Amino acid sequence: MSRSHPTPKPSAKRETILDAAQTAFLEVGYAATSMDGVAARATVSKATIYAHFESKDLLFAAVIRRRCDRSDAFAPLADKADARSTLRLVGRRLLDLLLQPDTLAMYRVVVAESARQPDLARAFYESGPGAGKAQIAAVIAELIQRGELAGVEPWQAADLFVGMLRTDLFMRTMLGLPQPEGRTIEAAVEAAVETMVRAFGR
Amino acid sequence: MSRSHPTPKPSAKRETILDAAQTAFLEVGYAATSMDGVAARATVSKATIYAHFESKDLLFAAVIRRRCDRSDAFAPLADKADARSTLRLVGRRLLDLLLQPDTLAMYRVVVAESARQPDLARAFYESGPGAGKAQIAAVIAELIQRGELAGVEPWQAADLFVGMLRTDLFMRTMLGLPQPEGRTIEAAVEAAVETMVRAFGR
DNA sequence: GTCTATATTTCGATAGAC
DNA sequence: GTCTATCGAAATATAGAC
Repeated sequence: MSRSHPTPKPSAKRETILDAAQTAFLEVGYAATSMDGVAARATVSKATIYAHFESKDLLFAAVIRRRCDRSDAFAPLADKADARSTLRLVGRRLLDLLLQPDTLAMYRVVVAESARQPDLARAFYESGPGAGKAQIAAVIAELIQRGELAGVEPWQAADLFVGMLRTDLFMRTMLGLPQPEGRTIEAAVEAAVETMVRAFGR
Repeated sequence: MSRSHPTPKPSAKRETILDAAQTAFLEVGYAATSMDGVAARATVSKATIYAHFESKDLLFAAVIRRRCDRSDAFAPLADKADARSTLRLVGRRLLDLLLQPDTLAMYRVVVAESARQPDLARAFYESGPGAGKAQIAAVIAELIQRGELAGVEPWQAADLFVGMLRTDLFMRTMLGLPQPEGRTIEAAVEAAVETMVRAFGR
């Protein structure tokens, strides 16, 4: 994503620390992660961590920023398919990504710290939900241009489509609740796609 | 909602403590809230808090549970309206509720602690998103019965509708990001309703 | 840069008087 | 039940040797 933050030279040890910190932060959250714990995980002394990162806050920020910068774009679409199969593919990819344990952990921890670190919340939004929405809007814009969809503005349609994907299944999974039988990813994608096609298909 | 937990007798002091704790937990989160801080806010000594609540964890749980139990149901609908205006009303109510500062704070703090306190996550889901979805499903079921909507199962439709309401606007507000111009609550509700009617209207 | 050892603070929880 | 005073643990951050 954006290269707006000065990237410190990546040394081997620095990356080791960041890896250990990421594991800890995503697993147990910001507050429950101790610098001692990170040091132990990285097999490094605590003083070494402070040689690389000014404070726990900034270590946390570095972890989140690194992950945001890395977040891969969707692979380009094998184009020229109809609306239904295109949306099915895109929706499936997005929901798969959203439900990955790491993605959920990231969501939880950023949400938790968003009030304390507003800059991080913005970076997360832009590289995560924001970027995803932009890409889906682009796909939908093309579908509209090809006459496969009509009657909506691309960004609006993307918003609605993403919303229909991030439903109960997402909420329950994020909260760590058991999944009701039969509410599979496939079914959720299918319902969202079908609704889009019924509402805006030609 | 469910009366499954034994409710301790509400004394005046107990409520004072719970109020102070709620303010603190919702404002700065679980970890950043200190028992000293709660005591000061409640103008009570820390020992008094521990006379009423065994630990910080249980105090937190009591705060969340009390709020869950209180969460009001939607008022019954002034019935016999068509699908569009019914959904508009329900959608507006839900989105207003979702975007209230207290609701968002509750969401943030429960999400943050869900891994550490799974029981709370379940209680929150059931009295919040779960209950809301059930009520909206009931409304939709009636619309289907009256022939205003067709082609979906009520629970599925409720899931899709709620999803379309909880979109970018919700995400950005929850993360504390500034709102882009013109993306109002009304516009969000309108888009979701219009999509429902186009997809499933008679 | 990296380590060991430690300073300092903060916080959850309790003892004991009333 | 409520208070004052305090304990003990844990955690952030640093000093100083190598």
